[in-house]
Amino acid sequence: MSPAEWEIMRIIWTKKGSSSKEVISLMQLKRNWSESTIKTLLGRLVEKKMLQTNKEGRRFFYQPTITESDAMNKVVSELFDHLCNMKKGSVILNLLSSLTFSREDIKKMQSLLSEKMETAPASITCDCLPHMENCSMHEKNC
Amino acid sequence: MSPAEWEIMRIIWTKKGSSSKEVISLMQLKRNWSESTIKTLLGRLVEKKMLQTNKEGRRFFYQPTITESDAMNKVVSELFDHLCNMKKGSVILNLLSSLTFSREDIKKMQSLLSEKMETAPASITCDCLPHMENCSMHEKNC
DNA sequence: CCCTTTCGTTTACATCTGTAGTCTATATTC
DNA sequence: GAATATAGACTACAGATGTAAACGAAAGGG
Repeated sequence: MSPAEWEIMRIIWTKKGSSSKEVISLMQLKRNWSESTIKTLLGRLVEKKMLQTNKEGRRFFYQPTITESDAMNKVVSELFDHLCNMKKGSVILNLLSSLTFSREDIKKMQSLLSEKMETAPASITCDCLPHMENCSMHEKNC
Repeated sequence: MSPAEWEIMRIIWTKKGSSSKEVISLMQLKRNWSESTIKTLLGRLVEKKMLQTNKEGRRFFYQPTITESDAMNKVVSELFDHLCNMKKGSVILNLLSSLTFSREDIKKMQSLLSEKMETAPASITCDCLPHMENCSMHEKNC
């Protein structure tokens, strides 16, 4: 899903399904996109099976085929999969410090962290280079 | 930076600069890319000013113009900027539970969280729809 | 000093993405 | 029923990306 498509999905997720008309008017409050553009994006999302349609007369009612949470977890995990292992901790630190969370979410994070602490290693190794059997380097870079 | 380019950068970051030869051989241990492909990617990274070159004779020694940590923080923050506010907490929960962190990182997260807890709100509102003044909906979806 | 290897540059091309105009068939209105 | 408004489909096109071959100039070998 491309960034523009993601914007469209957010509307449909939040409204739990919508007609193209609705998506168009909501989207146009936010972005200067033409009707056409939004229709194209809706069409592509259907092709990609991110949306399914229910025909009502000649119009479509668009519904997501995946929940917003699942989609968010997916993109975020995929991004993290390609980042240096050793530095993921500090990246999350950075995120934590720049965002605002509800007390409930913080509590959950805290208990998860105490749990993780019990089995946490002293350090994490970098996985940026392909692993080589006869590696002459040590520590971080192998 | 595209995903393929990111792969190249990881190598150069980790080795703190390299010749194209080195990038090519390391990369080929991991991906089935032709020499040409890797050269193209290096060229594009230079165009995009992600890499700078030092000429040594007629070859180049490629060096990053941004640190890996800075780049990671940037992409991750940009991704989060376009995700539903209300659900960022659970996304991070999901990340925390699927990754392994060093005890040191966990400690830092814990102290950051206790600090944040003091001013944390009871709930976070969704920002998926453009904000409308005369909003007839309430709670999560407005 | 020629030959070959090597490295960077140029060119190539399909697919995806952002952006949008046009067309067609169907609804809706008078 | 004819005129008009619509919704979705089709077409378009430039720029980014993945992928790679071909080319040219310089370096190293003999």
